[in-house]
Amino acid sequence: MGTVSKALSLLSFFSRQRPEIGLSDLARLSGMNKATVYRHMTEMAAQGIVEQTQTGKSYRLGAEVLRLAALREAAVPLLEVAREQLRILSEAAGETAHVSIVQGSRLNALAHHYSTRHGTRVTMEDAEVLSFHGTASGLSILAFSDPVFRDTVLVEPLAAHTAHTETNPDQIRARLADIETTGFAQSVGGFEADVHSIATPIFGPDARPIGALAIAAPVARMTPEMITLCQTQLARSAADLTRRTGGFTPAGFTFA
Amino acid sequence: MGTVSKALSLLSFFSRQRPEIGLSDLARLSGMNKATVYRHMTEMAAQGIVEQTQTGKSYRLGAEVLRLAALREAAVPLLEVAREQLRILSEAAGETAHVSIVQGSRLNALAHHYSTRHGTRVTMEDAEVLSFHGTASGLSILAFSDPVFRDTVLVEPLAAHTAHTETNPDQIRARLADIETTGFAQSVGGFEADVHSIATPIFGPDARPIGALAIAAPVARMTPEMITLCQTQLARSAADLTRRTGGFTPAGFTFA
DNA sequence: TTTAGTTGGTTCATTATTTGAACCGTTGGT
DNA sequence: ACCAACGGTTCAAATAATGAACCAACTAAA
Repeated sequence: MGTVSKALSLLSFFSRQRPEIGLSDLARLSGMNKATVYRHMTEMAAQGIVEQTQTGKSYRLGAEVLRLAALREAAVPLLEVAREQLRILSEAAGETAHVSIVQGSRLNALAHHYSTRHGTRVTMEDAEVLSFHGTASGLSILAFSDPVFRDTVLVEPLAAHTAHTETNPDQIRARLADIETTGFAQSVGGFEADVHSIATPIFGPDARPIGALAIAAPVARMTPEMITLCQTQLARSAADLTRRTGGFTPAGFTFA
Repeated sequence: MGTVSKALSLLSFFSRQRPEIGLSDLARLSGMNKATVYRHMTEMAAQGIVEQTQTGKSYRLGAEVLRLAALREAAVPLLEVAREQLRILSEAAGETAHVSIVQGSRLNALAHHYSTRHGTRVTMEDAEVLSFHGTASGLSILAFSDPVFRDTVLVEPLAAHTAHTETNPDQIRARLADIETTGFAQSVGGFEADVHSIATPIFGPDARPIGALAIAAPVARMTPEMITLCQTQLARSAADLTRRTGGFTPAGFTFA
């Protein structure tokens, strides 16, 4: 491991629980010599990656990381990463995969990817407005959203997109606890007839859901084995997408 | 300059205009040996700070910086608070509001918020490099910076972004005293033609300017009443932002 | 007030790592 | 087929990193 890696690895000791770390603590945590840690931190401070609090002398992340993050976002929009996962998902499942994000109090489909495995497939329109109560994506997001947001969304009357749409808020709330523990939501014909969808949320920097990844298949093709496959793939993709866009999973939850 | 600084300084060559850089380009830009650059980038890539595009082999900023930025925000919620103020500012003024921060000897735009009041508006790009002498934000910061910093920035030749850019250091210095007493800087077409900006600095823990809040409008819409409104709003927002991020105004100065 | 144990920061001889010219193997244009 | 440029690799020589010991300042307890 080179010097640069060692220095940068010091950054990994900063966390939400420990946003500021003193020199001696950092030396202990990393197992490095105090003098070494001091020089590494001094150099990184000179580049703005870290900075020292003026009161104590402990270190914390610097403002330069904000500039770098803005640049990263400009270079790699969330969509690019999402599309990569959608391709993987649709090819693994042989079905349609799509990603949606929460914008205000609406859920918007953002991108999708089809599989060529079957002659029939679930079709999608990008930028389509989805409902929270009728889609697997929406439910997966609601399950991890704070109660206030749930209340603003689950107000009657809820639109009945199909004959199978659940429109009773209490019934819906009852399902959310289970979704929150497994991480997966399902919708069988709740938004479009004959479509069975499985979804899992993507989390933002504040560990709250910013969107969802989903796989949608005709009801007949969504067998128990298929459901298991979809969940495995979705968990992997959502974990990767969450991580690569700077997000965190909520405390006590990890993608299966 | 230590190895870590050299490696990290490579990051400064990434910009909005140049989000991806190849190995040879990076070596030329930095003046370092190609092998050295290669090893530095490889090490930073191992830490996720940079990554290689799968198609080409050029480098770009990695997802790890998003995590670091999220952590920085958790420790010092500058962006979160700033965005809130930007929303308030742009809605109050009906124009574009933006925030920039000083990093080393550069001024970087960090975030912005548009108003929907008018069909035309001043557009912004986050992570764009601004000039100190040509923008209201830059001038407001220079006015409160120490003379040494001013001297490093106000070295000729100063770029003429537009026909109205003031490029004479002495003329610029003459304006700073006034800006320091009022707390507001203005730029009429100094950076972008037809854009009138008003800015006021944000102060850090050491009572020195760390950035600036600004409102930018088309020249025709920046009436005297509008200027007064902007100044009132900017003062309130800058005071709030300074206070909530642990900063202090310099002795003898308070936001109007 | 003394003591003992912290803290962040510094020194310098020893040591290990970084460095760069030259070298691959590929690629893309002519 | 040629040439130039690319990303990546090598190895002796040069340079920078390292860590034990050492400050000075601070805190808490005796």
